[in-house]
Amino acid sequence: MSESITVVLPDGSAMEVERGATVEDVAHEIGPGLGRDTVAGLVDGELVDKVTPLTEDCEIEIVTPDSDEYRQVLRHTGAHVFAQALQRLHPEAELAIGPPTDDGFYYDVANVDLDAADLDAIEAEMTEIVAADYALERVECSRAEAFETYDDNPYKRDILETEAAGEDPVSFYVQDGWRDLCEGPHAESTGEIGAITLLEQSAAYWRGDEENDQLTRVYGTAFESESELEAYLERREQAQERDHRKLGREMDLFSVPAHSPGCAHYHPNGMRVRRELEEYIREKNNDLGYEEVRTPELNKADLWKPTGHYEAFKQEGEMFAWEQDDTEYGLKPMNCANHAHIYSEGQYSYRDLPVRFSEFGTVYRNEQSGELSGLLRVRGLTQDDGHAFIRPDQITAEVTDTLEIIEEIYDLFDLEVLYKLETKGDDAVGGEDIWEQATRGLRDSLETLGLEYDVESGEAAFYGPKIGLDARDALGREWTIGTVQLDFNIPERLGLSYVGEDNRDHQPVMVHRALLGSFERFMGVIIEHFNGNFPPWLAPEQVRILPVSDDNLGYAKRLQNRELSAFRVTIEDRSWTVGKKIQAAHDDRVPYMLIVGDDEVENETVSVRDRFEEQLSGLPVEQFRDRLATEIDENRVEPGIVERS
RNA sequence: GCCGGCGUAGCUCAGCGGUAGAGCGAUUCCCUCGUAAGGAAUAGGCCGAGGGUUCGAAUCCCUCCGCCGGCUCCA
Repeated sequence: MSESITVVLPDGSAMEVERGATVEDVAHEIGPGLGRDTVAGLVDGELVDKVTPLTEDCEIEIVTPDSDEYRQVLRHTGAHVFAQALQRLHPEAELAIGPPTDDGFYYDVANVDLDAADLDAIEAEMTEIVAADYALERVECSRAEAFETYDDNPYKRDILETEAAGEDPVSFYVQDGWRDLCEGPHAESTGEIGAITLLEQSAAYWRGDEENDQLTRVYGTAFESESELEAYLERREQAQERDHRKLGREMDLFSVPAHSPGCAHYHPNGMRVRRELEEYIREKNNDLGYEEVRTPELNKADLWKPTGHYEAFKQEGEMFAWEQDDTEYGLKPMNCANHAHIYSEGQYSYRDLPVRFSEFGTVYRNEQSGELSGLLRVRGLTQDDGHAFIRPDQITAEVTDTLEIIEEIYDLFDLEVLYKLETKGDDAVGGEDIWEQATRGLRDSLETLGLEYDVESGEAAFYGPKIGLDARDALGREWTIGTVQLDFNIPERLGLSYVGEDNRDHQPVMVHRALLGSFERFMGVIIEHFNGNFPPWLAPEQVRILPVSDDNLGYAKRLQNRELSAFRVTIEDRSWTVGKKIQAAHDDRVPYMLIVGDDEVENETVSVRDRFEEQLSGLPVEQFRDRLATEIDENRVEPGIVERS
């Protein structure tokens, strides 16, 4: 039955081809050059082998070697190369699942213990498999046969029952007589991989669920050439250069000593940055109508029982709590219970709402030891927290105003953030209708502001849905910083109320929000974001004066104490050459260096050099002072007194 | 918490059974210098902690603590 089907190309044009034609046939039809370059296809968005026959009308895109899709194909093949090498050396190992990722691939395996030496041996074996250039062939077999093959392998059987549910026959890929259940697509042969390496290993749970078996996950990556792999490894190393832990030490910002794991010590430099952030956020909180409060870290555990936090935090071991004098005490893991208590002590009319409390609230959470990471994940943290108690009719306005300020803040820091809407999870308290109303409230505001967001089902806190803002660190990992959450449950559980127009009690809605999230995590993020090059308004040291000789020290001191006394100014008084002084200031990422010698002393000027190596000689001191004041006042991100050439 | 890796001078690291080393930094002295490293000298270590093996342990083994990557979890 020879009939034709319609395929639509990425440019929108349509093509008639014979039913059963392959992706490669279509490519040849478009042009012989493209035909030769074809390595795979995207059919209706799904990556497939180039020999896949097209059986019905579809949209098609030809995948060529210079595309991201091709790398995915190569890496998927890389995962098979690893699996084959593993089973050559450890025949008892069972394969679970091995997909490509953004940067490479991993394979989860069971029934085998691997250490670094094992991985080295496996990697050597992988190199041989690539060198042998085995062809990869797709073969099909019946479901029954597949189940038989994986008689002892519960993971592959699980895949047959889920991903491959109902498929008959199912596909395998075979190389050198070794085979693996797989949908494909793959490279034509193992030799297509130009460079392959294993990166690290970890434990991982089957299907990502802690309740399931723990598997050994081995990560690796593959590239089309050795030089591409080298470039990738080089990029990774460079990313580590801006690691906030490294910069924090080099710039003497903070430390996390062994005696207080997960609790940062702010050094004077780091504290200056933090104080600037605090002042900035105080202003924003003021703009939003918040009143600052202060509540204790130490509370009786009873405080968190009515809110549900006790159950949520204590049972999980996440709360630091202990018995003392027959009473259970705890360190607060969040501030909302205390803020709700302040609210409950007042009496409010509908005209008083919103009532808003903010606090730089220090909280403690017993995060699992393996999760701690510099400033990005800690046990003791200070949130720029705030809770607004509002009427239901104020939800959209309140959330929208907050999001607007949040946008302004992230814009100021030149930070790219991803908005996530997190919805009701398994641990949720409260009724379905309440959750729906709250979720709609958040969604409405996001849409009113035209913000793009992802929905993450089931990720919300137990008391209400949440908008989270994720920023990326130097290694590309995502960390939630700012957040806005709507809560109908705590007001209900605590019986919070206000008097309505009808002179009867009504229940307020609670908004939980943090603009930066926590000072710890936010600082970690911006240290990496700026690579330590803080905007002048945040820089721990804004100006460093470099006297050309000791004779110029007096002038330097006068500048520091008089003309520039409004700024954070230090003097480099070590008896070094000017070149070395410049290098040191540069390493310390000081926005402005002022080089002062006899010429400057005589003319009451400064010679300005900024961290971009730009210079401006003979600038009158008052002009430098005024321009710097403006830059700081306007929270500019980059030093701009010296024009960049 | 789990899997793997790692803890040696302030930092980066070498040493891997025979009494602890380098570079940078620090300190002191000399030099007083004009836009990315001037010179000399000195100090600095319970080799993460505890236990074991050994004539002898930084080095081998065990336990604990901490750190790194990942999993899970989260601001």
